[in-house]
Amino acid sequence: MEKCDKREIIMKAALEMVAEHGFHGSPMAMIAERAGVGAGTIYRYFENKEVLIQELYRDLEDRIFPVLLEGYVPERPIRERFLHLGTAWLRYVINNPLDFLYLEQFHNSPYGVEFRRDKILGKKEGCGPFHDLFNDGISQQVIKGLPLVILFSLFFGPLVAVARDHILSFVTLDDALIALTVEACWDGVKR
Amino acid sequence: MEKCDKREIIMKAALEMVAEHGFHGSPMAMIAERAGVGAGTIYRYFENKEVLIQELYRDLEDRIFPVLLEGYVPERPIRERFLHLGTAWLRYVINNPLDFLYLEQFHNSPYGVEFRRDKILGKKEGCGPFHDLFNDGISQQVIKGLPLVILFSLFFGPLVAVARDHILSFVTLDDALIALTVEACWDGVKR
DNA sequence: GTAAAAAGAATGAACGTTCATTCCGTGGGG
DNA sequence: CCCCACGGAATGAACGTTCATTCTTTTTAC
Repeated sequence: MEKCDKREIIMKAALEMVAEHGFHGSPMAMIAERAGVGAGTIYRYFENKEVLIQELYRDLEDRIFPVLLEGYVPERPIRERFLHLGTAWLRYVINNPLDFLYLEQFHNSPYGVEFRRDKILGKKEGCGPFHDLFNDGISQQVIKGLPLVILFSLFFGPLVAVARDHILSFVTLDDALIALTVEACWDGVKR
Repeated sequence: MEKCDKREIIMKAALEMVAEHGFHGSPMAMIAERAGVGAGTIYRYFENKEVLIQELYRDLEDRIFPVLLEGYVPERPIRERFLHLGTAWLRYVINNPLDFLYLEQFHNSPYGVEFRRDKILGKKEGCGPFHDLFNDGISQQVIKGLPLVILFSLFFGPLVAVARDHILSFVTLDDALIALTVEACWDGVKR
């Protein structure tokens, strides 16, 4: 039978549960119930809960990166590339709120911190386009000469925050507001 | 015997545990052990774990606000006030990393979300000075004419992010870097 | 082609562990 | 002698995980 089918159903159920209730509010029994499978079935596809959580994250990254790079032209000016990536990211998470909420849960967990530590210190190069973009900007002197990590925070800190506010209905972001917000982020990093 | 003394010891232990291991990594038994009291003793001072968590948060807010307002002059120019509050906030959380980590845990929990919803929609006016500052800035046309919530995110989103990076040792913020970062945040909100 | 047999998938009750909370015996101050 | 703050064992609920069993599909034998 379709092994992949059931595996994906479980992943979708887990994503929804975790996004809405957090890791600790998502018992395996409930994930199984939502997926319409037996509790034990999950363990045919995932070694344990931690593996399920990590695979879900990897899956999410693989889905998001291509979307961000759609229409991205590395030859264009720095500013334009920033606006493109910022806008694309904001659009994606607004249209896929469960993905965003899951990413937030992951990043604010011990797994997420360790993951980032590996990326930053181990030079895992996971965020390829961003890394290049910031470095280009620094060497061309069009963005501030600050450590990469800080530039990252200056640009994505606000984006994450407004995305959360939108998804929690504290504000409603339309196309105009998205554009203004991303431009404001650019103002923060540009020299 | 000193009731208040023991109460504070318990709160300190809980703060440390939660900051380091999160709510779900901080069983009451361990908090008790760290505080050097019996598990049951905690319940003489706090009705249950949730109450302990919430009181800890309130306590933290009461400690932070006065520090931010130290030397704050509402009559000074908008820009100067922004830099003052941003710098004071960043300094505080860097010098009190456990407080920061606790706040993060709280904000990323269901309690925290509900709390913010009350504040924003119910006009609880919790963040007095910030509220006034942003409104002054808008009416004086020195900051961007965006919704308050977005301005908040533009200014504090990066600050939270760099504070986390500093505390996790992904970057080391000295006085110079703090000043540059806060100014960059200002660049994001200023018109 | 069909029936029997083997293999593979799926199940959910049961297990051991961990947690928040309660309960009760103890000991020191009034 | 009494009171009550205290400690920590006891309690029961909830969790992740396991496993004996059932159901489904595939293979084999004739």
